[in-house]
Amino acid sequence: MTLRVYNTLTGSKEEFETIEEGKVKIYSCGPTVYDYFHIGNARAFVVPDIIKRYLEYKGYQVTHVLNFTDVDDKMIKRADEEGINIQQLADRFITAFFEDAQALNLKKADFYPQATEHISEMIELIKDLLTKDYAYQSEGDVYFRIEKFDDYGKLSKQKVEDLEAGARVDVSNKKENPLDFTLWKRASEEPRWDSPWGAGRPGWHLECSVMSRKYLGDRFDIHTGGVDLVFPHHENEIAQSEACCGQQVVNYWLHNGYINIDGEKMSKSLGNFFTTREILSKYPAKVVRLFLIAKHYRSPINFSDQELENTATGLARLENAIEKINYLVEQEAVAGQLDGTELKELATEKKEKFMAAMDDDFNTALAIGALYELAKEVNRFVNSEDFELTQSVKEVLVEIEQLFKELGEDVLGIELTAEAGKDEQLVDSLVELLLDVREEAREKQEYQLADQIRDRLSELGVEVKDTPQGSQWKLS
RNA sequence: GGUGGCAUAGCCAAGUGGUAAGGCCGAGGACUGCAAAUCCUCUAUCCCCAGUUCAAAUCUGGGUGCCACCUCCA
Repeated sequence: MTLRVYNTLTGSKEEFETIEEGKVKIYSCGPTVYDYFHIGNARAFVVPDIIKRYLEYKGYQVTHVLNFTDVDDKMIKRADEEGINIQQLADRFITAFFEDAQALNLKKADFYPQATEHISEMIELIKDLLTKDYAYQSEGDVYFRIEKFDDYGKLSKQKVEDLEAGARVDVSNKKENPLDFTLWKRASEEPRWDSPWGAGRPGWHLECSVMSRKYLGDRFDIHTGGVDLVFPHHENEIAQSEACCGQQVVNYWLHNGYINIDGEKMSKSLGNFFTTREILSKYPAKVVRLFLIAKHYRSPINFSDQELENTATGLARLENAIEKINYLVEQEAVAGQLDGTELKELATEKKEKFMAAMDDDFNTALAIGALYELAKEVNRFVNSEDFELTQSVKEVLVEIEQLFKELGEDVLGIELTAEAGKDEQLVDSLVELLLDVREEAREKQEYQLADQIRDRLSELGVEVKDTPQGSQWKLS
């Protein structure tokens, strides 16, 4: 199966081909580190994480860059309010970013460049653009001359004339064209850096052009970000990079949809947002993650507690099936005739469905459906009348356990298997002991005692389930 | 005004030509000493109108409604 991805640049799904065989280079627009990131931002980090995981699963060697914007108006304003400098502000929220990212089970990127560490490279790029006449100076500022760049608007599918018509009135007459955007902005106060055009700050769009080139090269495969970045951010990034390099820089532009609240975009400016850490304090991280990938990445997701609750219930169903497998796999096989071939074929079928779904523009919603179907087949099989844990069946269950691990945990990043810690060994033994006693009571039909044991274990957070294969338990 | 997108059961959500995956909730049943878990069954003429086709949720045209971008925003 070949992977197909929807490319914003062409407006269609295309077969995915790498620039360099077996390698994929990805650049993701990261956060402006002036605050904790909200659940909508989280989606923009989880989406490339899934893409990266799936590509790695398919055998590609992935290089991933995620940047931190640490200088812009929001940073300066916030730092002023806090009475600290932007460096301190950035440090604080970059630390917070990594805490939340780890909770969300985001794999580490290979590089986390910061804008302020690349000022000199940005200045070099501006010089180059000036030399090539794609930029001009105006009263200490430097602007990009969009009219000079013929392809301007190709990403957002907008005509320059239409954009001009819709452009907000620009009071300053510094620009030749209201759509020209800032490459260098004169600044009399800190933060500011020296440049051939006087002290100032870089324009926002510049950092991504500079840092993607520095860490990924003149051309790379995938660029991700939220749809709101299509225009102007990515449009301008293309203009800068391509004006400078004279060739197409990014092959595939992938944009994720928003998280909405009551049908409206979640955003800091509207004030209708929840920070990721707020959400993580209320729901297990894997539930949050599953919620974020339960819908196709380009569609909007409406955020609600109800949906998070539903997701949690659904996840428990998947986990129950896997716990059952984990339990069975640890039991001794019995002699018998039951053959696992049929179950194995079903598992293979579901895996193929999963892969086909992911190959179709990372259709996680459909892929998750395949996982649920597999769980159902397993439940059906192990709960059937003639079920017996023969060696053949056990082998297939081990394979299915592995499959859930690969697809659910490695690709989707959702922890599905209960992992026993070292200090839980004693707990294990003690609970097993009590369950042995309870089993004896049950055999003697002393149900009152049996129930008492179960109830009191329940009070202690140990849930007991009686199944035809024996009593199972887990910590609730 | 320009541009892009969306409209599928009570809710969430897949599905680009051959009479609708999956999840949540609900009803009934099976299993069970009781629970829990699980399984089975039931619940959709796919926003409206017209057209193309042997055949349309899926293509075309026209409506209606909603969202987003054009200003910082994932």
